Amino acid sequence: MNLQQLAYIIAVDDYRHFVTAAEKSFVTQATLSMMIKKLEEELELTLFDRQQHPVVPTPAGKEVLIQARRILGETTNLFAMVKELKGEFSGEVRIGIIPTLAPYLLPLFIAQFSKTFPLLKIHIQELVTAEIIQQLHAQKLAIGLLATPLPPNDLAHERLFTERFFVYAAKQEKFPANKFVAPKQLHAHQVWLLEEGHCMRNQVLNFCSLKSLTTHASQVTYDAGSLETLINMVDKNGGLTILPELALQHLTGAQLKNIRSFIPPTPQREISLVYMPHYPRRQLLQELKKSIIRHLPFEPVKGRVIAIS
Amino acid sequence: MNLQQLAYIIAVDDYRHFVTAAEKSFVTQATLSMMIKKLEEELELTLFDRQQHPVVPTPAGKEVLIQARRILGETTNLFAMVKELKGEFSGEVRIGIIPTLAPYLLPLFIAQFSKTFPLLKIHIQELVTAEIIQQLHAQKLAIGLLATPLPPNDLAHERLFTERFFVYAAKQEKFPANKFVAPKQLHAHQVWLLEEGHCMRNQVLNFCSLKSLTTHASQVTYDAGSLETLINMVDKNGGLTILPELALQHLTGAQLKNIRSFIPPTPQREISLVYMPHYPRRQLLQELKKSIIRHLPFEPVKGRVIAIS
DNA sequence: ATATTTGCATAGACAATATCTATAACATGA
DNA sequence: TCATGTTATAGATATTGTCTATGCAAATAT
Repeated sequence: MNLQQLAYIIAVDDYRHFVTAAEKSFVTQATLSMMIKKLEEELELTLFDRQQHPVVPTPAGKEVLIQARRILGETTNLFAMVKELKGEFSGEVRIGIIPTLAPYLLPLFIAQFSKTFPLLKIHIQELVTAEIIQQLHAQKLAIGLLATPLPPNDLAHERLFTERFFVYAAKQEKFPANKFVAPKQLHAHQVWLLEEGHCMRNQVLNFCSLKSLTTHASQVTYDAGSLETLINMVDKNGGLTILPELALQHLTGAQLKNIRSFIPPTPQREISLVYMPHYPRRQLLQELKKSIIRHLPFEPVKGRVIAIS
Repeated sequence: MNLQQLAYIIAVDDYRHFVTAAEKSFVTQATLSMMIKKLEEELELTLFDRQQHPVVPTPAGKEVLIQARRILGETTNLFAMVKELKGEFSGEVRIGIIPTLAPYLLPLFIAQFSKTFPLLKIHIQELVTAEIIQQLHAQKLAIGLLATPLPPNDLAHERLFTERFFVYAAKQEKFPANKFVAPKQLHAHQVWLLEEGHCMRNQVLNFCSLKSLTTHASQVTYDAGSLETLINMVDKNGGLTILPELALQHLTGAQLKNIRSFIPPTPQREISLVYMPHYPRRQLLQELKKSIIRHLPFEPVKGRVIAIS
């Protein structure tokens, strides 16, 4: 068995067609057929049912393919790691980031970062925390950017920064501009929230002790998909919402007048970079970390973080 | 790069000597040297410092070796998996088992199990829960046998059985033979416990609400390394201890008279088989599971399990 | 200081194997 | 039955892995 043979069966699995798979592997169909046959002989196992059209992996073949992809994935990691050890950042990296962070954090560093590493193909995906964790385990993502602490798990993480939360309240809610807001004050107002699944929703519910919104001032509950939607809701319909520090950059001058600080201890969230413990591209992780921290509009203070529900 | 080259550098890393490594790889020193040189050229990276004696991996080489071992480990898994898909169980499997389970569970099935799979080299290690989890992650163990539920983690697990806990009390502690014991009664007695690190210690402390033993009847605290020691302590010095169901098999007729049941709901522990989610030798896991359950001296009732501290 | 030993590298021959071209075999549908 | 699409096979060729023999450098012994 060799790595090339594994690559061939994966190509056949991908294209379900020997001729196409051979083309994509830059060899003739004869070569690909022979090599696969050879592998099948070595394993004493038929990997593909060639009677069917398009060809399909046998049940045993499916299992072998899963493991084959795993092995080749690790070799890809090896090559990427080696290049990084020599200061050359190339290949592909898949990053997951939570939606309450993505629109504010990514623009800060991503252009510069990708310019610094022109050979690196960066694939970014906006996902909620649970999805990021799942994809990291499935090796479909290499890196996650999300709020910590997470419930105990076996992922490795590096703290990047903590950002404070702020109140964004419509004028009619009458929060004096020079006064700090206490989380408990919010009970009396319409608080617009993100939909379920966003970790920030739970964080806000938690530190505001807002268990059930409808029992309070809210006549309407609307679960928004993004913070931008929340801001618009406040602007057009009154009430208030909570924004993380990084979101403030994008507010207009008029909108900034709606921002109020919490009274200390200021609620805040910790943002970390997470990855599978064995992920070998350590240099890349460090470069990403450095780049993010360098481009923050505030100090990446490692403050105390409030508990998460 | 190919798998053979990875095997060669691992051999050199293991023996720190090209000639020995070549012998162990069943090739000449020339072949091994050339192949390693070739790999180094492909990676454009020196993997070993040949000036030093014995040879040592370069810092970059160390990283490569870690990943190389990972890749070859996954190929070993592939071959093992393939054999199992064909009903042939061979190769090696490393199993970790907690000390409060090992002496009672292993004898029940291990002889029969290894006879059923004569080509399988079974390596069993007695470790506490935390060590098993760590070794599973490091891929140094493939399978763990321990008490669940575990704190949330990313390991896969299959429940095997639940076993009840019993009180083993010296005659002078005066527990009537026909009466059930309430966990709270134990406060008034000397309870002998396992040393820290054993999950059963915490389970017992938990369901007996024994926070601090010394504040109660205990003049002596002695943290034992095994249940056998605890039994001996009770026999020689009085007091009592807690035993899991499987431990009862090894008691003498006289000792069995010291056993008392708890009043329902009977404290019990759940025993599971845990492994890394991607572990490909699923057949082996199933065979092990079947074998263990088949040889239990009681029904593997999937009862409710009490909370663990 | 010189010889000897130890340890890895290199050259050239040879063997194994991966790949190619050409063609056969097989199934499917017209 | 023939044409077409798809995979398998045969034989030639290129590539790669391995061997034997030897070189070279450093450490050790005489």
